[in-house]
Amino acid sequence: MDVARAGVTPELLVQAGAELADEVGFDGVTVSALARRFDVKVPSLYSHVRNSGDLKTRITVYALAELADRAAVALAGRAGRDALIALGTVYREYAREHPGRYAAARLRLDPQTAAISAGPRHSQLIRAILLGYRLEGADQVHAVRLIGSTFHGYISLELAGGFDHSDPDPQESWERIMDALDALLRHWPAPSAPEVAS
Amino acid sequence: MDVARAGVTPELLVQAGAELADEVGFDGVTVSALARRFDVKVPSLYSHVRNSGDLKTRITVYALAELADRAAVALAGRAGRDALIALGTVYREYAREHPGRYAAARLRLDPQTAAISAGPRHSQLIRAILLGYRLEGADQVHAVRLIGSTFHGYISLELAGGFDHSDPDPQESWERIMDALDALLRHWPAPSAPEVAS
DNA sequence: TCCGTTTGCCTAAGACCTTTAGGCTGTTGC
DNA sequence: GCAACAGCCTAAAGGTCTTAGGCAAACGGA
Repeated sequence: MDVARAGVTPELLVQAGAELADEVGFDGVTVSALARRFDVKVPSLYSHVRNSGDLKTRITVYALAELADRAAVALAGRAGRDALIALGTVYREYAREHPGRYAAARLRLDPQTAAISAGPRHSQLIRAILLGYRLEGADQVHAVRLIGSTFHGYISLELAGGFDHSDPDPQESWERIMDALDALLRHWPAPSAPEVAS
Repeated sequence: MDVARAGVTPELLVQAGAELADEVGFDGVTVSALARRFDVKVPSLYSHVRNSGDLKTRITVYALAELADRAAVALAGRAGRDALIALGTVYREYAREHPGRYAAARLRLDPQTAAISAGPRHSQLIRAILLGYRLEGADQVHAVRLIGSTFHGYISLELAGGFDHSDPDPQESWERIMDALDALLRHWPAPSAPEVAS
């Protein structure tokens, strides 16, 4: 019989898995669905990928890197408010364009994989923005976490339809929230109740 | 044979499903696992629940209501900064105490169910807080969305282990972020570039 | 009290998905 | 040329979801 090899590689699998995730959701990324897409029997994929979790992890790593790449490009040559808005917009548009990959990027990684992944690059980029606001030292980490939380929270709620049933356009809120974050970073408040000197 | 009836009801199922979610994650809440827990064959549960999605939806509704109840109690008698911190803390502690239910609360509901659920009560509570900051009208919705995003984003990242590999205690960042939000709400900025009058 | 109806649980069975074991066949390298 | 390997296959077992159809206990009216 004409047994032409399908030519599956882990890279192709991850690529196709990312596309599949955007179409049917990250939960819909299944070894079986991917085998169908490559017109190959299911067990064949186990030569390229350890198991289903391994596949998903790879997609997560892929999405994190792709997103970090886009963010780095968007930040080049920008500072302060421009940089803040550029970064947020990259995240938000990536999530709209690639909802499955964005969901994949939220998968919890084991510590080793997380350390090797593009995860650290993301916080690095946020730190770079904060330099433009003269935020350094201890305050910096808190601000990084605030920005990350607000970006992720807004995008996550918007994607989950959380704003579908209230009036104003999400775009308008997004812009106002960027304004608010910018104002906050320009006047970052000191701790309200300084720790007591013992 | 001693066919003692197990006495399953939808309410008991949802209750047990919520506990199961906290133990094994919301994704681990499965009709099969629940049947095991009630010592009943799997198909028996289909008399009480339409299908797996129905079960999960009910758990989501349950968690949303439970969380809204706690929030309402915490907000009683508080205003301004106190109220803001109280609400955030309720969310954060609920997520730590009941990670599965918190995850359930993020499930996307169909519009009808969402409207009937406690979802609107949550935004109502945030709006109540904003009254203490004199935030009304158009600004209010944006502030509601900011608070919701930041709370959810921070809790979600913390729960996902996003802060495990950077130094300062998440509690400290949380307090500083509450400070920052409070400061922001006290001095809510006007739009940066007002819309052009055409 | 008796009997029909409803209710709660059961077995059987089909459709998917995951994963392991083991086999066959081109391709590659010595 | 031939051995080893790579890439794909079939077979098979185990888990989950869901529907169909059956049986017996509980309930409710005459």
